[in-house]
Amino acid sequence: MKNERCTAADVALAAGVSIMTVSRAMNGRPGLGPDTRQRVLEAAERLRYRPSKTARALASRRSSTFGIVLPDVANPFFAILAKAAIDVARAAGRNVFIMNTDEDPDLELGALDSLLGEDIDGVIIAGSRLPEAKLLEAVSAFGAVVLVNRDFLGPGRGSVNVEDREGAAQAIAYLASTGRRRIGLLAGPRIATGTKRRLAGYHDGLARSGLPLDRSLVERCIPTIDGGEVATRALLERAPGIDAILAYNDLAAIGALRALEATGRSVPGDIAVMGTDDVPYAAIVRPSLSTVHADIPRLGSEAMSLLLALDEGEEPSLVPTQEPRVVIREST
Amino acid sequence: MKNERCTAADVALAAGVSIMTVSRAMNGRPGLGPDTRQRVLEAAERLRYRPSKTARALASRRSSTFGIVLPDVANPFFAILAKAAIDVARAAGRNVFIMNTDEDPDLELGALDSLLGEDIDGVIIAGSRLPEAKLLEAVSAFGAVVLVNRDFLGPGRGSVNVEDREGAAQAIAYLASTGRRRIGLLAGPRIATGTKRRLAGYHDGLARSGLPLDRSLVERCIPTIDGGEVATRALLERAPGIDAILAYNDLAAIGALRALEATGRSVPGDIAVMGTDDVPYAAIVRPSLSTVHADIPRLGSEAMSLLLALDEGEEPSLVPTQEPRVVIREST
DNA sequence: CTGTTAGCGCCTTCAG
DNA sequence: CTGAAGGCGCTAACAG
Repeated sequence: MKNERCTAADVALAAGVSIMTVSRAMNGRPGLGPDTRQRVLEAAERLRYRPSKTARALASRRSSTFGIVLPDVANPFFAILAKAAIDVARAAGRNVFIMNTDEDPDLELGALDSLLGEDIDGVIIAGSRLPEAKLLEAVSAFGAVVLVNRDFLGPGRGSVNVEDREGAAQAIAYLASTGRRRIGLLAGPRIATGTKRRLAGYHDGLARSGLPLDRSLVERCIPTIDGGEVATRALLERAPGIDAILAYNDLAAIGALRALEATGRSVPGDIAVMGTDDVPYAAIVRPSLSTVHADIPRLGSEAMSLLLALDEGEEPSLVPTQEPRVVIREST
Repeated sequence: MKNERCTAADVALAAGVSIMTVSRAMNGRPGLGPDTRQRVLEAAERLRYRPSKTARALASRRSSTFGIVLPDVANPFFAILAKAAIDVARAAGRNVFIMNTDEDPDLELGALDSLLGEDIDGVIIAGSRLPEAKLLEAVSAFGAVVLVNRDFLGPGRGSVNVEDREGAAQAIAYLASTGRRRIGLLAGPRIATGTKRRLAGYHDGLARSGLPLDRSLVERCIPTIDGGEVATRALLERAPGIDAILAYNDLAAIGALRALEATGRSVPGDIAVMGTDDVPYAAIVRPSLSTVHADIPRLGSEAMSLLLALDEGEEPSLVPTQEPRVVIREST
């Protein structure tokens, strides 16, 4: 079935020039007579010529494509991030591979490995579940790398960030200001940087509000609705007296809402719930979710812009970190 | 920064064999001494050799990568579909390009065009916003094509489907069975096949229930929360007396919920709302959404499995269409 | 079982 | 301003 696609040679023949001239015309390179260029372009159009990016990549050693590695495209945070990043890439004429790791470090490693084989120009890694050392090693062969919410700086390396720590701190402080005293934390997946950051922010917030730290109020969770529900049940069992929960993300918070409802607690009456990210669905659940807002599309497009810049050889510039902003809705 | 990656020649040298032998060993081809193969594989491992898929694609004329074209990755329906498809592709050792068209037919054309240049093996197109003729022409150069929710059959062509028409009919019939008489329809985007199918199902359902068809109760909508909200306001203005709404998808239904709440109508008291798809968020909004269930992950993995099969040259087999199933929750 | 000879379709380098 | 020669890293087809 493989249609015989036409090549630069066909165009060259049709336009009565050499292959080289076709190449130059297609790439808008200087050093071509305007009339010649015109003639070539017309011939290309007529033959519906599409330069093979494969051949181009092999010859030029630049694939003009990128990869995005993330734990779960079905998670709205990553879906929105990816969409924004893809849109920026498209505007720059580049395509992107999406690699789904299903929250699995081994699959993440495999994804990176696979991208290496693709001769990709660069990669964005969001929500890496890899420990620092492994991640560094796994990305060492890439020309350009951007990490989302994980610090990274060096030649061809960069990162874009949301102030997760400060966001968590502000959330806790807000919760405390409304009279909550025993605040639980759904901390997130084991190795995620976001988990560490939120945990630190949780400590900060507690300290800021003069509240004691009680480690038994911290529960790990998988950052999905189900994960949040499970973790909340566990937390409730261990610490039935809590009067507030800050969740790793909005999905987990929604799970918490569900667990709370199932165990007959009223929100925010008996217990307040806050999420993180401000995903569209946060505003839609009932009770609607108070949360720490993040500009996810901006994060995604900044990540891709940075990657493009790094790929062009620009110096790694610090992208300003997003200020967190607490959004109050019905759940607190 | 471009690290000098090692090539088959390096491995060949290290293993004391020819490049050809390396190629055969890496691809698990027959006709190699077990010891030789072992030696090559070890050398490759030691040198961390990753065959260039670019070179391989150029030489073999098979890229082993696919494309997925969809209107909006941030829409959970497509995100979930894509995730399932990507997972199947990964299991088969193929990577996939995600192309986001932002619901724009021109961008869709551009995406297809761009994929052509990538020498891709095949493509899945979900929710195409292209008219039949243009779509056919745009995909004519691809070896394998799978359409989601749009009939397509031929050599190297196939489709996977949900019974949207029957689903809509059942939804309407259910609504009518609960006493609703003036049922509005948020029909969806202009050119989408899903719009036509749901419209037909709407007619079917009305007829089945002995209800008259009133065209003024049908409103087009963009299939997003905002789109659903806008369309519902317009519908309400034109036909304030409606007592039920069937929406193109759950997102639009959620938008409807929002518009209804804003205009002081109670759901399901004053007016019932039904969605389509049964996206995870349908169960989470308040009131929770009655909807027509679809097995989205299955749809995605079937699409990719079919694409893989077509790519292997298998005959286009009909994938059984999913039976619709009405799910009753609080909104009706 | 293994190696040799030719490209795949394009870009790079250097001539004209 | 344009063209010719050479090669990117790999695989297909044939040799040995």
